[in-house]
Amino acid sequence: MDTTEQEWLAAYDPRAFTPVAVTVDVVALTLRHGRLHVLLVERALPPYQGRWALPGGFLRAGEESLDEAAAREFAEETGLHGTVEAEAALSRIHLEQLGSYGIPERDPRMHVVSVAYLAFAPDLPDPQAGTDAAHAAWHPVTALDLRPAGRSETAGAPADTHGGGVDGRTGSAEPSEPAEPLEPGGLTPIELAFDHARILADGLDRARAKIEYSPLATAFLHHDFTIPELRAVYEAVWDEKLHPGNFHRKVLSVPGFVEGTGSTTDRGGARGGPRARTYHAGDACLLHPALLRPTRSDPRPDPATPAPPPSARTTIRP
Amino acid sequence: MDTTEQEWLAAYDPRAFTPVAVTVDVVALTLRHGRLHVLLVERALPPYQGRWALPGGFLRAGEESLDEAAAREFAEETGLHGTVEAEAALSRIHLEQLGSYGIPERDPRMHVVSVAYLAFAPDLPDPQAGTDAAHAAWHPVTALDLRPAGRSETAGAPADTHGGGVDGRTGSAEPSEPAEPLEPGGLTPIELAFDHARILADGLDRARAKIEYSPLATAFLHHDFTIPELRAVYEAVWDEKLHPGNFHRKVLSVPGFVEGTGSTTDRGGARGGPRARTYHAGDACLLHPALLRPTRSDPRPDPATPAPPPSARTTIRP
DNA sequence: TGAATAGTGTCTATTAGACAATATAAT
DNA sequence: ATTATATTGTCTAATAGACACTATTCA
Repeated sequence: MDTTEQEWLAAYDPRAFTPVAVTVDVVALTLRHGRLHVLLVERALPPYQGRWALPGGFLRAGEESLDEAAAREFAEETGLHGTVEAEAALSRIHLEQLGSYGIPERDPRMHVVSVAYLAFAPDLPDPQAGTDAAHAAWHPVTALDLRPAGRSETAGAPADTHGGGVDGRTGSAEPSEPAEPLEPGGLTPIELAFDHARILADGLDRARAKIEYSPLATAFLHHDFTIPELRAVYEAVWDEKLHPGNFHRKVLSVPGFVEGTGSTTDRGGARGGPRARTYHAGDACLLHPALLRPTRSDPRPDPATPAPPPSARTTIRP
Repeated sequence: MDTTEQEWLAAYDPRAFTPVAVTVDVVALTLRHGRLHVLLVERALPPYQGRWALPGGFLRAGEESLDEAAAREFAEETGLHGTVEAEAALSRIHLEQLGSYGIPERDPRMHVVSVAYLAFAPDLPDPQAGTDAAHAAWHPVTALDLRPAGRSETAGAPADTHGGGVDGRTGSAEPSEPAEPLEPGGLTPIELAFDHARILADGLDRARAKIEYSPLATAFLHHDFTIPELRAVYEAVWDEKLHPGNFHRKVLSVPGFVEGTGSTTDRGGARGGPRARTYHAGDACLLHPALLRPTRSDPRPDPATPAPPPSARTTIRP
């Protein structure tokens, strides 16, 4: 039948088909001054020229895997490659696959399937001017417009963060109408290129869920850290104030999460307080028991997303 | 910069590049006679001719999204398309994206990036002979060899089921050496084509984690079901015996998980016992609190996977 | 000195899980 | 009758979270 014939043809003359491009995009998150930031690049060429976008690029066919492409893009856009210190910094980055996005209209040029990755990085130096990373910069996620450009069945499913359909068929590649200010300060949020707002939103959801069950919050910190620093990571990613005492005891009670170094910080807190003991990441790869997010009994209504969809399931429906 | 130039070229003459193909593969799970089964197709053509593989096929560039391609492949291979009853059955299938696999060597023909999907289906009729699904069949997962063909940094990471790198760079596309029998009965496990053993293993891990936090176990059952039937789903997916009494009370205590219908089954259990009340899925899309797997304090050592990797993190390492 | 913070102790409501008991239906 | 099973009840250990307290350091 014709599916089989297509397979056969694809095997021996792939160029006979309508081509598909594969790109890799990276949602790279870090903490700066206690706030969550994401790495963005300013597009030098159309489409979406001048708009901010997730760092990414085309997969080098036949030469690299998806994981390798993502690591390469991250290193290029942060300028972290070449030097020994850069490699050392890179070695602490956590990089995992987030999901693939493949609606035909997501890139006006052609059908582009993008494999998105999620990176957790400690506070890195600003991308250097004069390098290929000159057009890259860290942005606070609160300054970005995370509303997807088009309505979609899977959009705005903040609850289903344990995996789920992310392809988003019904989304539109058209830029949304000018957004009203969302920031408390009244600043107009930055609109991202392509469907990158959606990808970023999915990445943030994944990050929020991930630090519940995995020790990856430590990937936002340097090798040695204090419990209050770790708490700051959780507070920034979850956007929740946590109880210092309970958090402290809870972290220490999870086997393999952190390991004491036996020493303390040189100074106390900026506004007073005793010196904190330092720790480094333990050998656990899963937290048991997990650090569950506080149950937000007050699901503060977001005027931008009128109502959360009743079901985030990706069930096939007519 | 040559990356930028490549982008420009790709925009206007994608065929100038080494091509990449995009396929969609589906890990379709169902419960038959209390055991977990997966849908496989026998390959009619090389490579891996005659071997069993996950159902899948090439993305129709410019015509469909990844989600749509996965739904199409699933419908084609189960023979569930066309008729009204088939569409009704399809409407109850849960389909979500699992991950993308893209090492250059995973298909001997060319660089093929495969986007894998995970499907939960109620007990479906056998694929019909005489249709395009004639070469498809449900197989018990216990009859399959799940050991990845090659060692890989992310392979055998059973713990990290909340997302993570799945691309598997260091894997090999070579078929592994003949497997020793793993089945209790001494049957030789079936080896799958390509890296499908790895994809299937990842799908099983995802399924096991997913039913903890989502009500998707109900997607394995028909519209109305009993609590013991739901328990059978959990026992099959987790491969764990669960305490009937505690399970029953726990399920009913999770708001929105199940909703009583007010009636009971027509007959009692096959081996006696009262009639069970029937329920249908509630409107919750996330289980709060979750149904956590029993903490297996006895991590029975698997001779095939010598030692679980100390860390399942996908951290970039030199 | 005063304010802020690190770290510990204590109490309570909730939950997971072990175990028991009862009622119902198949054989 | 006997056995298996659905469903409910009870008890205990573990946990989350609220709150309080002490000690330490910065300004």
